[in-house]
Amino acid sequence: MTARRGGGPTMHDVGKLAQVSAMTVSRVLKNDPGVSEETRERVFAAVDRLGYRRNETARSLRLGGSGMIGLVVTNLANPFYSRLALGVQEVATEHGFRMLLSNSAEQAGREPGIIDGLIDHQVEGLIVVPAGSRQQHLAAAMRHVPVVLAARPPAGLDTDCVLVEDFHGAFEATACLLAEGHSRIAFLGNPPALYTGAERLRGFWAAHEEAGIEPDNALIHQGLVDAATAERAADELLDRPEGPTALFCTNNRISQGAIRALYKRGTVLPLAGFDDFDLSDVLGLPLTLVSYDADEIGRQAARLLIDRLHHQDAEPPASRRVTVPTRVIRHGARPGDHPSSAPPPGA
Amino acid sequence: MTARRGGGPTMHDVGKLAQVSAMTVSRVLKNDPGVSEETRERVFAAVDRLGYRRNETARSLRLGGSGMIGLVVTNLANPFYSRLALGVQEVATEHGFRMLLSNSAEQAGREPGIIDGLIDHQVEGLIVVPAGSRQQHLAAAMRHVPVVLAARPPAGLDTDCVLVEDFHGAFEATACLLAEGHSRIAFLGNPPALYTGAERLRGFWAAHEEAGIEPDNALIHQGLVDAATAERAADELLDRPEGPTALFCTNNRISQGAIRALYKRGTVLPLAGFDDFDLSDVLGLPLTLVSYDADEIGRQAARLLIDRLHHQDAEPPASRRVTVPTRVIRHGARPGDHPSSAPPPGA
DNA sequence: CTGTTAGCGCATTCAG
DNA sequence: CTGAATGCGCTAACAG
Repeated sequence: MTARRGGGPTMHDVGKLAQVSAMTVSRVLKNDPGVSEETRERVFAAVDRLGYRRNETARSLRLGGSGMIGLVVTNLANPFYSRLALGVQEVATEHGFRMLLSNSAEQAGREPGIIDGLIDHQVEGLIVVPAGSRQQHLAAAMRHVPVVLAARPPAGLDTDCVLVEDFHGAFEATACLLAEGHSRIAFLGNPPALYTGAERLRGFWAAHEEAGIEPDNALIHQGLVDAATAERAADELLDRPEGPTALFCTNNRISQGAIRALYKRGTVLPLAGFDDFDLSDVLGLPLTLVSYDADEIGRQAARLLIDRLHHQDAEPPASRRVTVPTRVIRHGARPGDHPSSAPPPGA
Repeated sequence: MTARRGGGPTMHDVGKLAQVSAMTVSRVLKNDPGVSEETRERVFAAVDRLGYRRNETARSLRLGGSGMIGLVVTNLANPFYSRLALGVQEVATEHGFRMLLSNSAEQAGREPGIIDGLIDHQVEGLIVVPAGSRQQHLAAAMRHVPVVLAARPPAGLDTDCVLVEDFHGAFEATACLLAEGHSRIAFLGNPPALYTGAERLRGFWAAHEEAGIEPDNALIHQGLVDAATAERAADELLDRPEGPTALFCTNNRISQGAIRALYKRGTVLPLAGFDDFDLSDVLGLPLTLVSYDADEIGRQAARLLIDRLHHQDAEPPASRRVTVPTRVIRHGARPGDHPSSAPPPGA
């Protein structure tokens, strides 16, 4: 019963049934005004009867544009990237584009192949969260279609990107802890080869300088890639005699690993970190989280890309850099042992 | 510098440069053995020099298969669905298919249009998590391509599906609470029009019958759609003088809403629910969670679909129903006020 | 081992 | 208002 490869009805079939040429069918489906109401109805009737659907593949070939944009993220299971994807899809849909999504699974080596595949499928543009720090394959991709980077800036590439206020967010959150009198704050960070890692460390450091406090290098632990490695790093730091009095984590997974380490040993320590996450408000921990709208990163990236797609004939404008703002969210510690009844303080 | 619509080099261009016909280029790129090593190298050189990429759109048109399958989920921001999507992509990639992903945003009304669009783009098959209970549009889609349902069963449709052990999981988790002596367990459920909602209530109810306990209808609250509505429902239940002594929640978002309600009033109540979630182990609440591998749902669905794609010529086999197993995870309450040092009990 | 012919389904261009 | 011819980029099928 199901149609087979190359088996569905074509415009010719519809035309035959409606007693017109394929050309007229094409016009009707395109809402071309130059068709009589009468034939128009006959065509629609035939379309319905056959369950005809226009072949967008053939249409793309003829028109020279697929109507698709590609999105490459590093980890769709991370809510950050799934929100970003939703933002991209929202704007893409508004502008009549479909989104072709691929996940690089944080393996930088897979990214070039993924991108080549998307280009082969005639995406008209790409939004990429680069998995690694080498970007020559992106330069190659730009020979075919416009590329917009998300969450990480171009390195040796001239193209648009959408970033979070990494430095500023890290600065602010760290400053909160420092203002409360903490001077031994541990830094749990992702690999510094990643832009976000480096930039957030810079903010952490700058906040210390501004407060006239020298960060202790022994408390800085970079290169963490997931909650498990973060948990081990936090374990190690917390076991020291001269341990930290507060923690700073550069992303949601690292925060979660650190929280698990704290929970295991029954320690309550103020924790600051990038990315808000589900249930952060009910952990009963003093949290200072740098929050931002991940959907908005996707929306902005899609807007930059589609804008370029609409002005492809013109001289390409200078590359743009858009920044999505952060704001600090604070959650209080659980008031008592079993909290009595008061909601946690803080905004 | 970037290539424009219909602007990239074609096989003819490559052929001209390599001094062969387009046909030979096609053969080289397809790894056809019948080409001399010499010309093969010339062709590859020309490909490199031009940055040539084969046009998969044209190829699809000619070959009659796009190499794409469509996935429609209801809410990509829910980790359940993003994991499912990763599972689909994993298997799809193994078999040389790409995944075209769309999000229906839980709006059943958008689903038909989304599916039509995917069919227009020549997906060879569809995996759908139906947003609503009406499925005629899926019957229409099946006229074009095979359709596999995920997480929800077909209603009046003859097709494959992959389900979770909804009944069994709900039964087991409820039985745990009952075995601990709870007889007033509140049920916080999604709309019963959804299969999962109905089935999980059935499991909840059956566990009560098995234990010889009559569930209190006043404690059953269905129709919850997100964490916020669940929180309000839990608020209402917990404020009653004759409130529940434990809660059962039918999915992760409802659990999170209920947990927030508990936290607000400083109440510690055993909570059972479907779906494990991040940090469930560090909340210090007695949790009984029905966990399962969401990726596996996606993998199985993709396998069923691709299996059908590979046997399209043959008589279509009877529709299959695959079930993904659940297991119950238990987390203990936080030992003391500030936990001293013992990790929480439970597996 | 390589080239020529023809056509996948559609839409632009030009005739009527 | 409608139709016929032509070609988008690619590849089976058939020459040579």
